Amino acid sequence: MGANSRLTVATHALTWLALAHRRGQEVLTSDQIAASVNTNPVIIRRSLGDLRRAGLVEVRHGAGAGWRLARAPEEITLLEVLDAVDVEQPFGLHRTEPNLECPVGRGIRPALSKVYGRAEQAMRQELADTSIADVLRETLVG
Amino acid sequence: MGANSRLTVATHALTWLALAHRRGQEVLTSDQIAASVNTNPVIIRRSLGDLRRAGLVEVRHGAGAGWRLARAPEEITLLEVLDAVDVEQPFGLHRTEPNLECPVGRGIRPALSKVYGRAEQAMRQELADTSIADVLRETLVG
DNA sequence: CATGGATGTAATGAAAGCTGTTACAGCAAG
DNA sequence: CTTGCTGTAACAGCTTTCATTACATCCATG
Repeated sequence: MGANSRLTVATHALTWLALAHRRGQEVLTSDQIAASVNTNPVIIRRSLGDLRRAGLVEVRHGAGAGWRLARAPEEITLLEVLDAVDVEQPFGLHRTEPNLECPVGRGIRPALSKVYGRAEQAMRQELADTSIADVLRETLVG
Repeated sequence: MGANSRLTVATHALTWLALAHRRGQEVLTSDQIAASVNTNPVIIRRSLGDLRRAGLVEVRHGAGAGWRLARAPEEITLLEVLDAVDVEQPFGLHRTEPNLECPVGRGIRPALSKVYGRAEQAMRQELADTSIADVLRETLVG
């Protein structure tokens, strides 16, 4: 199926909310966001639901409903977004337990977990250093 | 489906080859490696085929056939293994093209590509700093 | 207080990828 | 030539992602 696009969809939504707010738009509906991302509004509502549970956006119900950022875009990092939308780790361990009678089969899973953990931590640090405001600036420049 | 286990399977095979060689085993067959990984020999042959095309292992055909490392385990990094087995990038961009009439839709893909590129590069650097010899040492300690 | 427009969420289906398995052709040492 | 292993294709089962439909719920507004 390929890598999933959840981080992309969520970041796109947040970036669009940040720009709309700057332009004086109080809130955006899932329909309006879906029109920019070019997907179904339900996909957007699911993504924003994750972000709401993580405290990154707020929702208003009833007439005049819609979404807005819960914080300034400078204070939302892509790492928070990643954790909110629950993207799987890039490297999977063995699908079935390796042969524990082999010294390699016995010890390799903890060994690989350490390496994978370091690699993922390095990746997370880069995302922690990037905010929605950074993405918006780069988006408008390009 | 979850993250795939190709890097794990390939690294396991290489680590087992490194240990076997240290013990005086000239080569290992895909059956022997499959017994340690606990999977089907075809999976191992597919993985080792990728590693062979990348120049990390050598294969011997005919009677007494089998596989061995093409280099010292200290000189095979997990980054080379990753590139050999073609693991997908962790973050996918939009599945369908975003709305180009929206300023965010127009500029966000290059912006995200930059961020994702930095994150992946940080991850790759960690893998580049880890060799099969490192994995073997850590495997036997644990 | 009724209403209309939006959210929240379940259910379903299509498409794609990973792993495992079987089958069989090709190769080379003895 | 025989034997044992590699190299690959083909296929099935499982899982995940995304899209879509449907519908209950919520609440500012008139």
